[in-house]
Amino acid sequence: MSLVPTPNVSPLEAHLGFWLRYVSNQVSGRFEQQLEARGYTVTEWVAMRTLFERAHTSHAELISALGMTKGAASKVVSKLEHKGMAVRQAAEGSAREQVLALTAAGRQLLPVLAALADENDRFFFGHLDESQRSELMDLMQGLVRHHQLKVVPIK
Amino acid sequence: MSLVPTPNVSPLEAHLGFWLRYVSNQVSGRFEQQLEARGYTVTEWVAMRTLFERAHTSHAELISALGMTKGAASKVVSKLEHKGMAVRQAAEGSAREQVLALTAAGRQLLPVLAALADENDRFFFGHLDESQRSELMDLMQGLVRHHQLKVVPIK
DNA sequence: TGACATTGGTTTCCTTGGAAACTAGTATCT
DNA sequence: AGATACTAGTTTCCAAGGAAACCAATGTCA
Repeated sequence: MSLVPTPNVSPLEAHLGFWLRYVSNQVSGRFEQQLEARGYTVTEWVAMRTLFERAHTSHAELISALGMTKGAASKVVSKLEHKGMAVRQAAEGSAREQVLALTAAGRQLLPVLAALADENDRFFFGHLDESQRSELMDLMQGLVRHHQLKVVPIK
Repeated sequence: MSLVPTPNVSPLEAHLGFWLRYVSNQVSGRFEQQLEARGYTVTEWVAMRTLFERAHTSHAELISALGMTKGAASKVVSKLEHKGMAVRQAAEGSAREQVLALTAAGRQLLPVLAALADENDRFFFGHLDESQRSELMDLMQGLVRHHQLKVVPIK
């Protein structure tokens, strides 16, 4: 009789991380499609939403809001600039720091995209009752707090 | 008095999708790092875990388990093949369908990676009590069921 | 059986994002 | 002030994955 230990390998679905990732991918995926129809990406949306919040945002602020490297963030800004939705301005008092802002067109587009975001959330979570929704919200925010994950609160 | 309607744009953090994505990214991100230290990616892990489950897996099964396009899946298999962890075999009775399987090395490595997955889940969710964990699990699985998202149950 | 459609799998091309090299302002230290 | 270190932002290079073109092998229908 062989005693080779067959290590018991738990199934993928045993992990909360698996489910979280799966559902999150679906939710983001659908939103991505909605945005794509308008010619934008999720990253661009987050960037625009960030710039919208505050009139003048520093590159550093944008980086942390996006949770991306500065290189990637720089490229996103260039994209938005090309699309005429954002501009880089020289920050006053410094020749290298910049200040980012939405253009008029950007400010106009933003609510349209925001509506898509709202719709997407309703689509996925609208059937839950209020207590379930806040339960989920609390769990997520609790995880962030517990692990000291830095969500950059937009406001 | 201007009556230009300032559409009220809800903050990013008002969306459950936002939180889900954020937390999920952190969880997967950490796992990704753990795997990276061993030279593997999350995708490769899922692929190997899938092949591990059943001795002979078809390419089609792998595709749906990975939730990727056939092109991408094909590349993953090539990667694993190069690393000596998996092999493509001609399916019997067909000259074009293939059957995929882990090599002995692959079967040996798998439990090691599985332990990383377990550890990562414990790291993120271990502090929750059992009821919270199953609450979260139920919510996620409920969403999958409600929206008919097709999770490919591995077993 | 021969023509054509379908299907399994691979390859090519393109976009996104990270890592790291790079460039040019700004601080600091003497 | 000049040398040196640091810092903001850009660019380059690379890996991963989707879309679609592509290549065989198999089915189907006349």
